[in-house]
Amino acid sequence: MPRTADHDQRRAQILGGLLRVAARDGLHAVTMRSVAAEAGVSLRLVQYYFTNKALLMRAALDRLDAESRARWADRLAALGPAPGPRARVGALLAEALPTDGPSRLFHLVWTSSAVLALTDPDLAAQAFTAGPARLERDLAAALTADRDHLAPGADPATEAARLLALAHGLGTGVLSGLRTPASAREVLDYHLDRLFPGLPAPATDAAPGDTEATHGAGTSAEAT
Amino acid sequence: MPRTADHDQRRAQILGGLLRVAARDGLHAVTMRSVAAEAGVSLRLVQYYFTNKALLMRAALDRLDAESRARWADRLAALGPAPGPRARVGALLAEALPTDGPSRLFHLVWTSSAVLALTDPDLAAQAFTAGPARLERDLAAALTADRDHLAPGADPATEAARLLALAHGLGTGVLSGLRTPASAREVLDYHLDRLFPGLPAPATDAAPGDTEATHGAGTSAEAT
DNA sequence: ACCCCCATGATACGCCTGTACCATAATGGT
DNA sequence: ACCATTATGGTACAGGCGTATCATGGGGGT
Repeated sequence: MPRTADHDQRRAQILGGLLRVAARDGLHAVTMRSVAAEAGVSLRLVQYYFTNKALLMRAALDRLDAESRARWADRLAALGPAPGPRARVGALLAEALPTDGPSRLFHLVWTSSAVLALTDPDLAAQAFTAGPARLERDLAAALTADRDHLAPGADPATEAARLLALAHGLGTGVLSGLRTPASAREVLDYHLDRLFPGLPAPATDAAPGDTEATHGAGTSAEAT
Repeated sequence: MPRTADHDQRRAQILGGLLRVAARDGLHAVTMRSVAAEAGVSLRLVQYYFTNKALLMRAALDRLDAESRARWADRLAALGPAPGPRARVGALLAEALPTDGPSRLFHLVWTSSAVLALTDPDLAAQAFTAGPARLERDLAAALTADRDHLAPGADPATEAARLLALAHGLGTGVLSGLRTPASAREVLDYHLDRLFPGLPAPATDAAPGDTEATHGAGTSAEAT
């Protein structure tokens, strides 16, 4: 095989361009040409490495999903061994808030795609509803396991639904600039205070990089 | 003036076409030509009555906003004189749930536009954040007035934020088919039960037309 | 009865989109 | 050393988009 290039690196470079365009100009501005220009490659290369636009978008969403899962795992690992129920639930939901650059990018692109999927049938094949549904089931199971720490009369399944709806609502509030990441976290802690009475909020729980919500936030871009 | 046509009716007809296209195929499928075809008029007429696409979209959003406010006012009026605090808050938030056809249409188009406005600067001039911000302030004020009915230790401002975030999260859950309108209403009632302890849910509060969530719901279409 | 102007039709223009096609340097296996 | 194959560039094509332009029928004010 002659002149063999690093396909993974090339693909990452192109996807980085895509995400930068999406973050800056919105998902509708993501075209083959704009991605190529932003990534510093020719249009032909985007075709070569991703065949067509649908596959390109799918790869981008897959990458975002993987990054998000990784951040979530990091957050859980950072809790140390045997974290309390509230800390675990808090870590889970903190990832649902677009607090820093990469997270904001993820939520922007993901939300845009989910909205498109509402009417686009083949995009809907993506896990836009399966993912959240599974998350809600898992959360309900976790709450059921910890039910003796919950407020009296609380129903784990409904509490799981309430938590996820709240987190999502807060997330879009932050995304639209209606709410700062800090205030969203406050509301979330307020909610957890009432869900887990007697369990205080962990001390320095806040992640770094909480800034005033601004448009056109930082890009994550590089490397897989 | 020769051959004078009813501009208002023509504009309503065209906007009806736009909303039908948006509901069926998504906001990205709304073009001058598709709207004209759906409304049964020529492309030129859409130009004639709305000048350009930006103004057309603005008119559509204005109409949706007006319709939504009207439904909200109806819901409040249907409560009869001197409604309890919980009934009033419930009526306010019920409108945030896409339960029937027109409401679903509104939320679909509104959410799509709001997501576009995240990166499109001149669309952002629309009241996508001003509206919700005012709503939250009003709700906070109402809760402050009714603070003696609230759960002990509740903070009205935070409760207002929590309510709206929850309602929005539930709304998008319904929109995406993740949740049925009925289950969203249940979660909302569950929340209100805890916010207003001792105040029961009003009897036949449910609006007509609660159906299983499906894609491509009914259109509202006609009349201003 | 005239005529101006509102309301509408048809069509053209330039741009951007995704995709397809043709060419060609460079290089690893033989 | 050759040659087939990978990786890349350039460009063409058909279609859809928003917008602009030209044409014209038909009914009210005078």
